Amino acid sequence: MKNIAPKLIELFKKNYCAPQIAKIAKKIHEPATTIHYNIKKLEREKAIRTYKAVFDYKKINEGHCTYILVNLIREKYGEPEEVASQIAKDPRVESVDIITGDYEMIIKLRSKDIDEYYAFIKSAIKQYGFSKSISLTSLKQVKTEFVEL
Amino acid sequence: MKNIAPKLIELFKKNYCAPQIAKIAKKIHEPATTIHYNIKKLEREKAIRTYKAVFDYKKINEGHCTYILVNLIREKYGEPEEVASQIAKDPRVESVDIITGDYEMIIKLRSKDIDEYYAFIKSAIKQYGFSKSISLTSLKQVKTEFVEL
DNA sequence: TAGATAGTTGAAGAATATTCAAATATTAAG
DNA sequence: CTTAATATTTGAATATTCTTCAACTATCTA
Repeated sequence: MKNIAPKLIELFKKNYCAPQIAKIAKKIHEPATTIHYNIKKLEREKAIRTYKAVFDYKKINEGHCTYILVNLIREKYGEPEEVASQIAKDPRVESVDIITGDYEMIIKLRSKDIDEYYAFIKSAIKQYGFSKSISLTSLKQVKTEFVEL
Repeated sequence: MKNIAPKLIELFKKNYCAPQIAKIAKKIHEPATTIHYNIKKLEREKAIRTYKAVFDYKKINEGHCTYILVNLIREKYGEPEEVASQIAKDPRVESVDIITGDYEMIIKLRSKDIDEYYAFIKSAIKQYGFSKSISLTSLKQVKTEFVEL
């Protein structure tokens, strides 16, 4: 057995999908060529960034979901934006934003379980100098990535 | 002019995309039929929920992004889960989670600007009985929906 | 108003997904 | 361990879909 699924999941998280012109044409009753033209325009203007899959994260071993509000120790670890870019590289991180208010950054993390979450936090404190940080664990995901669950 | 773009954006937010088997085949050096079989399996198991587009939200008039932490007045407006489902129906809402901690719910809202955000909050307070609520406005989106920006 | 540019469209061709049947591998039961 | 049942892999053939193209129409600009 080749166990291709993990590779597919990794690829589909960001990429390797495409619009279904024929289905859209049927749906909105316009010629496929017109739809094609308009999609290509949105892509050219970079209004569309990519096409990707949305998962049932429980079923791909990312059932634990946490929002982490972070304060950074500025001095030693560089600018928040730089830290944020580094954290964004972690494939389990769904989103990172620099924000207003008492915290500097909000991270949405998808981990297998609470242990993997804890490992992430511990490592981030060490590597990036998280100081005060609050974790909001999702008890129920009602909507994600614009998709209702 | 037909102005098809808004319709496309609406459809692509949740749907109307598909995997690119040929590209994946080239990438991971496996026969297209094998990949096809494995994708269908993931779909059957509902590990894959849908295929969709990710946008440059500034370019589709949703440049303002806010995380809203919410407390609900329980008595009059029903259970948090029910309120969350209602809020999830709003197309500008990217995500809704019921969470642990001092707040009951976290909403990620994408609005045109701060005015539209304010209109959302006002309406939600009235309709759903938001009480204490904190808004964290995104100053810089570093990663969204697993896509680095 | 005229010329340039952008958007729409059907027909044709190119590329891709899907089905099928056969071969192989894995699992479960005795 | 052996066998039967089930799951997975694969190439060839087919069905669908995307993409290109050229003509046409609408919109914008000077």
